[in-house]
Amino acid sequence: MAHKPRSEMIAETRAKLVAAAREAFGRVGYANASMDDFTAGAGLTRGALYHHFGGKQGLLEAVITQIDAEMSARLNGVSARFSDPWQGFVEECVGYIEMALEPEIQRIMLLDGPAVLGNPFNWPNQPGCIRSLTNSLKRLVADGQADVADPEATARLVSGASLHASLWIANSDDPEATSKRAVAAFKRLLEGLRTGAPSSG
Amino acid sequence: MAHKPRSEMIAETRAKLVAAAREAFGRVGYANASMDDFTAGAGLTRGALYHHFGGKQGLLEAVITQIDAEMSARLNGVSARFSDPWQGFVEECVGYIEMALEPEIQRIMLLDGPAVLGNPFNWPNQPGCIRSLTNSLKRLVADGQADVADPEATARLVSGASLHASLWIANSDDPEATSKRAVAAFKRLLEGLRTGAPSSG
DNA sequence: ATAATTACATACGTAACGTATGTCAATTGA
DNA sequence: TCAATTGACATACGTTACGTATGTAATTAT
Repeated sequence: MAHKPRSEMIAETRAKLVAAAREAFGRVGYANASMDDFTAGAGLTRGALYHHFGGKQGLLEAVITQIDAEMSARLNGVSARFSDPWQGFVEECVGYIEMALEPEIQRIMLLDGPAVLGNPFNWPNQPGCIRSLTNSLKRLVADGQADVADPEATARLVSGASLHASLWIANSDDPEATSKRAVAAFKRLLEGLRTGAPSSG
Repeated sequence: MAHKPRSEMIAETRAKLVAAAREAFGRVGYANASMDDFTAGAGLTRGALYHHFGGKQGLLEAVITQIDAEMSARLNGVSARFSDPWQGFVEECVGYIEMALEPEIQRIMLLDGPAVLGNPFNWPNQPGCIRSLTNSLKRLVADGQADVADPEATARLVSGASLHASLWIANSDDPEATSKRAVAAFKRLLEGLRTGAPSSG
């Protein structure tokens, strides 16, 4: 049987480590994930980990980069499904909330990531999600549909509200009901950014 | 010299531990704070810590309870200084942002706290800040100044936006400038919740 | 006065991290 | 083609720091 090329083997090793770490971080949290354990689970040792990622933090960065890229892709997919730009924007935000309800994303991207790596906005690709929101907002402003002076700043606020909404929902006694409340309040909040804001109704 | 009463000594021990832990957690972060180190700094050992707080997490909870109470008090003070209810609400939110700029609050309440203890909304008194915002919103709704169907949900979103604004500001290259942008965008966001929302201007 | 509980300190075992080093394959250069 | 070097890991080691178990002196209860 022919051996695989060297570069491919290395890529596999890296991918295996990232996958194993992602699973462990998501399941038990960064602090409780033993490097010896999950590297062994991937058929490797800590030696490989230190070689490729420099340490536990480096692996976390790699995991976060991977997840963030997936989130960006999903968000772009959501907003693209709506012909009405405003509705696309709103659903993109709601999609943000829904994604953050997944335990893995919550644990890694919202809790451990910021605590270990510091501010999420400095992360490699977290800007991905922010940029997606920012671009959507810019388009709305250009179309005259949103009255926002600083789309990027607004996008960051909106993102913060979304993330915390997710934490609230996920930790509530009745996630279903809480989710409805959060999304409703969130839509109302966004409605206030609209040009002709028909706030009273 | 007369000895202090027993209960007072115990209270002092607890207070010393909380103070030492608060300083250490705020300075180097929860994970990097050695219990041996900061208990020794308080003239005690880990024995006292385990006796009073059950462990490292218990101490963190105590620290967070203390900080949260302080934050609540400060927030109440801010909103009370304004005669116009709407302005009071806005400034309360801005005060929230400004408090979260302090490194200790950011590190303990925004980063380590959620990562170690889980969702902040389950914390002992974090509801303090949320409740403060919720009450302000309810009053505005009652006065007909805000058009918000679910004050609590809205308060949580607003709080999330505030907290993330703080993280953004604190980690930006130019905190001064970023702060102005964030606060401006934040005020615009709140403006959208007003009854007669004069969004275009 | 003695028993029991409280408020700590001390001692111990262990898990986990980072580093330093070792090894073997693959690549490069002559 | 063969030696030298680099790269990709594994192994071994020392240290830190945590939790627990135990010890002890002072207080409280009986």
